[in-house]
Amino acid sequence: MEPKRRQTDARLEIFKQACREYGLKITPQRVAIFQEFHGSAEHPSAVMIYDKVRQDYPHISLDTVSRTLTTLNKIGLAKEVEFSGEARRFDPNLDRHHHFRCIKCGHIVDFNNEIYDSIVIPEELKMKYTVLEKKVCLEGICDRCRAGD
Amino acid sequence: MEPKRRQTDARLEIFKQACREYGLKITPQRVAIFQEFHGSAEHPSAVMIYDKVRQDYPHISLDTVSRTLTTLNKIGLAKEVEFSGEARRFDPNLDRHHHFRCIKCGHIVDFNNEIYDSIVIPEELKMKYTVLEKKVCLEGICDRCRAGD
DNA sequence: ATGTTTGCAAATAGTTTGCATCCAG
DNA sequence: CTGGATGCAAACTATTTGCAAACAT
Repeated sequence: MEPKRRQTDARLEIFKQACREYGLKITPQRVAIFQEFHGSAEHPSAVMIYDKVRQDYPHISLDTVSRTLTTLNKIGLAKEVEFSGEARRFDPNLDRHHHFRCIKCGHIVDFNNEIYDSIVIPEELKMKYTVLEKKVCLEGICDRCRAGD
Repeated sequence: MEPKRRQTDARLEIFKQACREYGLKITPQRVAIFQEFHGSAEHPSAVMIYDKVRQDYPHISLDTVSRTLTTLNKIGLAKEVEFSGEARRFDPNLDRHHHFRCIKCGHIVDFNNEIYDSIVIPEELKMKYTVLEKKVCLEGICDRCRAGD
């Protein structure tokens, strides 16, 4: 019995199937990147994946990793971490509020919501971490970008 | 009656008071940056502020803006937008989940919570925006960083 | 007077683009 | 075979650091 490998293979099969659907070629680099990415418990950046994959594929380039992660994001097998990859931005609003971010134009809208304000931090998290900030993050398409389509 | 200016001045006074408390000098550049920043409805990056302040202070440098925003963040008059300023990162976990991020080491932890899963998007937001993703974002200090102090 | 802050320049880091070569289908 | 993918180099963007000069206190 090899449950771990079996599961990995199942995921890999999903990836390969997705490639076929989207007309993407199944290259050794893509397979290696996907395996490394999918097995990661962190939320890796291109460089993190690059450093690991390079151990097996010394000739792989960082752009290939970068492009592949972008591709995985496009075909729905990866989700870009909210706000990462953008320039540092600062919020002058110090009151409790929440964020909606447009994935097209990057615009961030503050909004208030009493129900969101009152959500409680789970006990098991409180034990392990010091939580300094809580906020609901919504993402989608803003009115202006929706109109511009 | 000048309600708008009066309010601006009140905020400026808070800033000046904070500078005195923290032993920071009140320079024309800092005042200009603070005014521009505080009046901004966006969530500006250093470059955005730079471009505006430069209209009045052509000699100001981008680093000064960058450093001042970092300073404002430190003394609690600005809040860095979660995850911004970091390299693009990707999440292999496609299931619904939420994020805790350590502000010291940048580590992102996934966690599940049924109550968080069931939060509802307010009607007025649904009307205006197409919401594709919702997630609770917590920030603080993780167990490892807390132990390392 | 003096110690912080500023502005410039250089260094660093991450991402993107163009292009010739390579290879999966 | 052929079009998409790769790897390299260069361009770009954002940020950080060192340092001499400037200036707030």
